Amino acid sequence: MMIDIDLLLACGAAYKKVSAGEVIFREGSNCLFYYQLVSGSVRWINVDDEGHEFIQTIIDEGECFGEIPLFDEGPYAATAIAEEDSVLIRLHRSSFNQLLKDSPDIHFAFSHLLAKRVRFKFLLLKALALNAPEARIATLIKYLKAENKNFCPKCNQLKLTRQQIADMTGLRVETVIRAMRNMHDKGELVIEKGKVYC
Amino acid sequence: MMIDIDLLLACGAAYKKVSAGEVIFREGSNCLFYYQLVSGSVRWINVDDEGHEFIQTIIDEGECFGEIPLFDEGPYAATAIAEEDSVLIRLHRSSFNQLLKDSPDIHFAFSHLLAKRVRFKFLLLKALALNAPEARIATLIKYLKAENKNFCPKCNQLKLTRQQIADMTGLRVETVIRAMRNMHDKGELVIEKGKVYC
DNA sequence: CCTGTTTTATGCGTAGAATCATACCTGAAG
DNA sequence: CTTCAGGTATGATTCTACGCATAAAACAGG
Repeated sequence: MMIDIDLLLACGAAYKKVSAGEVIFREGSNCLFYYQLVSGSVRWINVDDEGHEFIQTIIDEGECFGEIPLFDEGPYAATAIAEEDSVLIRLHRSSFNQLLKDSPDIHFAFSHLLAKRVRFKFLLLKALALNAPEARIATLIKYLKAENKNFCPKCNQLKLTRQQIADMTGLRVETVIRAMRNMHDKGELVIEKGKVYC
Repeated sequence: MMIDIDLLLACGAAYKKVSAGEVIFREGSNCLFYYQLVSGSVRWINVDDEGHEFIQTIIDEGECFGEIPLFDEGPYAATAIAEEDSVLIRLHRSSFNQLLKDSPDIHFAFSHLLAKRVRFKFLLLKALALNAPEARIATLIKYLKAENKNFCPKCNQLKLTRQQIADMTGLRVETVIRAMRNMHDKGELVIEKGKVYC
């Protein structure tokens, strides 16, 4: 989901560059902007007291993010951090709201997006609550592949480290590494020189 | 979130009675109606091969449910089962769509609702991925209390069995019972004759 | 008040994920 | 080619939630 950049600029949006590791917004803080990722990548995480991360999602080029508070008036539910040097475009929330009011089509596109977000969370919650490590990982990979997210369709390669997969499934790196080796041995995916193909 | 019943009826909605245990719609099936719960309660679940349930949410009187596919055109992400004898009101999806188009206010109310759904899922996923049993349960209870969901504000009593809490947090009954006894001993909640007050 | 059913309670052995330690690839930079 | 860092691999040990068994409350119905 992405709004046309020219339209955004016409509404008063501005580009913003962020460097790898920079925090774009923090869990619990107020939402001031609508954000869209022009280039780079952003990870959207929760952190606990021991420093363990849960990655809600990793945002690729051309996706918007942090849109929930724009619709329900709450604070951010997670922290957005640039994974690599990235370029964002951002629009003040009041302008975004006006845009929604003026354009029912855009509003419907966002309802669609929100519904998809809920759907993905349903899927992952089900997997975390009911499934053992291998099945959790399989669920995540299947979803990412279907959505072409964090995935290269040309070379069929998953663009995530074991650590990132662990942080998206509530597991530890070692567990993910072992589980995925198993899946490789069972022919459920291919690991070659550490890279994952599926 | 609930649409005015007179308005729904004017759009062609109809009442429907269901008995306890009856399936209203099933995971994976197509969405034909918008549903609203008039009386009773409905649980919205995923089931795995071994028969273990994950309860995505328990719907109380006056809430709508199963709205995701109406917005993203996908199949149902979970199965809805009547917990007790209940009365629903349902509206054909085409009429619902028309209603959204005709009434931007209602459309905005649903965007708000969808955003809240995503927010709750964020919260729970974070808890399932990062937290031990007690903290998971605490997160769930805190949320339910704040939303007055499955909770009696008059007597401060949680209206869920340990089994239901287990099925909402990806734990086993015994684990939940033990964890909640602990929380009681630590003064984090009160258990009296098996009932939970917080 | 008795009876049966549902829910809560508690003990105990076990499976398996977390944790810690260590070593090995792999690709990028000099 | 060598060095180095980030990622992957693997063994050993700990820890705790699970799974099963059994019992005791709590409650509804007759």
